[in-house]
Amino acid sequence: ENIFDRSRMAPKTPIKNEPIDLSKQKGCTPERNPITPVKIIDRPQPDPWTPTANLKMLVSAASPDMRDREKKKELFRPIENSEQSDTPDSLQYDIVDDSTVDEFEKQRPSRKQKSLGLLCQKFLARYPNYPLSTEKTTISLDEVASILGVERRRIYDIVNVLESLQLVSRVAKNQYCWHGRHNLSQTLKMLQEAGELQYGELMTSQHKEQDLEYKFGEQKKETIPDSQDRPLLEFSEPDCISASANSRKDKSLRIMSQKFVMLFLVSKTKIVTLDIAAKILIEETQDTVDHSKFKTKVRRLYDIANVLTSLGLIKKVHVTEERGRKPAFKWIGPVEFPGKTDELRGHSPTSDPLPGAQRGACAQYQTSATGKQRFTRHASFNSARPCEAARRKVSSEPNSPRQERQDENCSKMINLAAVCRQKMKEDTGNKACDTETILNSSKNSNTTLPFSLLPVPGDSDFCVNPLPQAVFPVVQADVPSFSLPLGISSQASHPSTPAASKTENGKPTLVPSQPFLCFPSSSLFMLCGGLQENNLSETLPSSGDVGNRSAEAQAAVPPVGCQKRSSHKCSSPSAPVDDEEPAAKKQTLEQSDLPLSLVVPKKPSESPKAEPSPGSGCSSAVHLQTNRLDLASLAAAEAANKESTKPLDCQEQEKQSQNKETDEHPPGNEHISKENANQPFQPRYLYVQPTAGLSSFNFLFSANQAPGAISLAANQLPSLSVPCVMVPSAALASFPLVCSPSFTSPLSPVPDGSFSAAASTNFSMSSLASPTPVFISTTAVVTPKVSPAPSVDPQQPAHPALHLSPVLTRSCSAVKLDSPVCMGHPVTLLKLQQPSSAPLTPKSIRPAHHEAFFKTPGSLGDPVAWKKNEGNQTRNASSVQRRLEISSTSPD
DNA sequence: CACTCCCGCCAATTA
DNA sequence: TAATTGGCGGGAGTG
Repeated sequence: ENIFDRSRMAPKTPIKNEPIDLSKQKGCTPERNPITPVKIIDRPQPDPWTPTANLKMLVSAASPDMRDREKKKELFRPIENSEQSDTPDSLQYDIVDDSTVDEFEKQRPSRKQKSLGLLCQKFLARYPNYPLSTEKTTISLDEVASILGVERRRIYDIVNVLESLQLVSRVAKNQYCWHGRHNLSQTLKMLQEAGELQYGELMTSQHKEQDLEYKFGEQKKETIPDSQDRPLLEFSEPDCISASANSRKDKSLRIMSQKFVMLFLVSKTKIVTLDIAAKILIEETQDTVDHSKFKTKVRRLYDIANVLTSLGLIKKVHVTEERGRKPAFKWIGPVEFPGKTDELRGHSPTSDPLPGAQRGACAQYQTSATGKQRFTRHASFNSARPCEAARRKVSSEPNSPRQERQDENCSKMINLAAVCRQKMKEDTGNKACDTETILNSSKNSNTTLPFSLLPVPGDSDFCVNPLPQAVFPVVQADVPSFSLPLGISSQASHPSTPAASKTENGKPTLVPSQPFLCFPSSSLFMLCGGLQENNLSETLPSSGDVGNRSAEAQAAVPPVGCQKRSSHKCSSPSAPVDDEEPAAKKQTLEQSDLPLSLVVPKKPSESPKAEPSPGSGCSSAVHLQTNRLDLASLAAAEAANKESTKPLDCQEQEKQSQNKETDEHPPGNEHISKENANQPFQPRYLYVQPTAGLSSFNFLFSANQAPGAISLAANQLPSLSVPCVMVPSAALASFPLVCSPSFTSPLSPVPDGSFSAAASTNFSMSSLASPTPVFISTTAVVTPKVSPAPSVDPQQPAHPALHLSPVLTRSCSAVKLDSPVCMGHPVTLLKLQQPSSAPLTPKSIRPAHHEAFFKTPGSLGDPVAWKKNEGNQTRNASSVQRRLEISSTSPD
């Protein structure tokens, strides 16, 4: 067959074929005759090995083979095969190798090898994430297709999605221009804004308003929505801007991709189930309509999801609902986007965001270059879409055009949004319910913010429950946010945070949402406490300084090690130090924290500082955090929402890192634990060790920081977000995470004077600030008692914060402090273990139950128990490092 | 059997 | 008209 194909292909694009072959071969040998046959022959030769080999060869002879081989080569080369390449002689070897490779993989060349996701990774590997602006790399579809050994059709699938995110733009006929991720954040920002307008706002508002219950009722509506969406999407700024605009129809893939992304950005939970997405995207059809249509949509979504997954923007998860588990995807990309805000926010925080963003985007785009082409393309096309016009106008006219567009879009979007929400709600609601049920609903119900605390106090166990919920809910999520209560409850449940809080005792800071930093490249992520959630805030007086703190934290976090790894990444961003803009907030964004979720952030605390760590290496990371922070701050109000989201985040995190340990290190551990109230500032970190899956990552969460430290009650704190940092383990080893608290201060001046001051102080004394090392550890280990379950319970300090990410909670089962992590100071670490990352949710959930969560000792109630734990732990470790192991977590 | 999603036909567009 | 794009859905692979 293969042969046949070739023949076929040849006619069409002989050139292509040859090139391909060449390229492939090329690797091996510079050149041979372009003729493929020879090559083929060569390859076959290797066959001798085994009968099967022969078969393989034959089969492979055809293009498919080539593909595989190349793929393999690429994949492996760097690692294993590097040597191969080059010489002609090598060819044979290569072949051989390939064959060997084949054995490995090839045997199952299965689809996985050919998957779009894999293909996309290869594709992406060819281009730098952050290409120099000066250079523009052009992508030749034919070339790429040949090199990757796939049909061009596949490349279109990838490119279309990338184009929707503006990672590439079409320049000409077979040519695309690679932009890399420089504009990704802006693009996402725009999408988010657009999404918010359309879906988001509605969603949020609705969500909030509606309770879970409502959800149910409303679910139906979903279907109703109108169809227009698509167009909407298109319009979505990005598209417009980008040029995606479509020409023909609507290029559904592009549009769908954008819409899909928007859903994530708008979703509090950051989790979107396939069916919901499909429904929303189907627009009109909605419900019933063709089942076939739905199926087709789903297929497309998988295509898109595969690409987005390769980009590291989403990951697959499963949401468990009443009916059963549903496939879903969680957004793991950046939530906030730094730059953008300025303009937007500046104008009017909420109202205008989009416009601003769009503008910005537009500007950028234009600048970026490609614009022309795009335009050309679009232009023809656009007619239909307002977008272009809007765009154009935008440049000239600030608002009106946009608005128009927006309006239109909005309406559409709204519909969609409504639908989505409904769906989501339903889902979430269900989920929530489910989860809750699972957990025990008992607590949930009311406790909204506070409750977080409530539960906590009670038992450590309860915490556990919550967690699970949280987790799930998260998944389900989105909805939750609306209903604060739910969210809260869920949040509360999240142990992780609580745990942190607990340890600290106080406080607080930890808990809240944290902003985190991501270091792209490497495995490191920093989380900064964001603090979004306000809920807690009540208790906490704090203000929000979170942002500052986060920033600081960010800086600090990435210590050297991090830097190293991330180094490349670092470069990109830049900057932002800035700010935290408090202003910005965007709702959704905060959620972005999700990723952090582990941490859970909820509250807004802010601590001024974050982390001590000196080196921060990556600016980029910083940026992220900052962004988040900003969000967080903004969010504060929204905390509730966030909460809901958080859970999700948690999940994600969990997934990502199954194991985690969190540490907190406050600068001075002690303080934290000890006094809770005190200053939240202290930076804390949670360190997550990499476990299985994540081996490479370490997470640090900063716990602290609540600026408000002063007043913050411990309890409140819990809610706070915790900043986290992920550091490569290696890095950790080398460093004491501990970070010093110190840094921060400079960075972020905290708004709040008081706490800032405090913070600063703390920094200086690292230890001071943090009271004691808090451990949040989960109970399990630590806890003396409660923990019966394997799962740990974290003790959560009572902090209501529970929200913490479910993940944590679950994972937390055993918490240990690791000394390594802590190194410097006594810090508390939480360790989460998770078995497998991926599957998290469902599975995790179970565990979660058992597991312990963190409790917040301090806040809640009883502290006694907590205290014990804490005391023990902390004391034990005295110095700090202790591990909490979650034995039980294992469920996973 | 359900979930994924690869594959490639073939229509819409473009050159 | 030929080539490029890309919608679409059959149906295979996987669990």
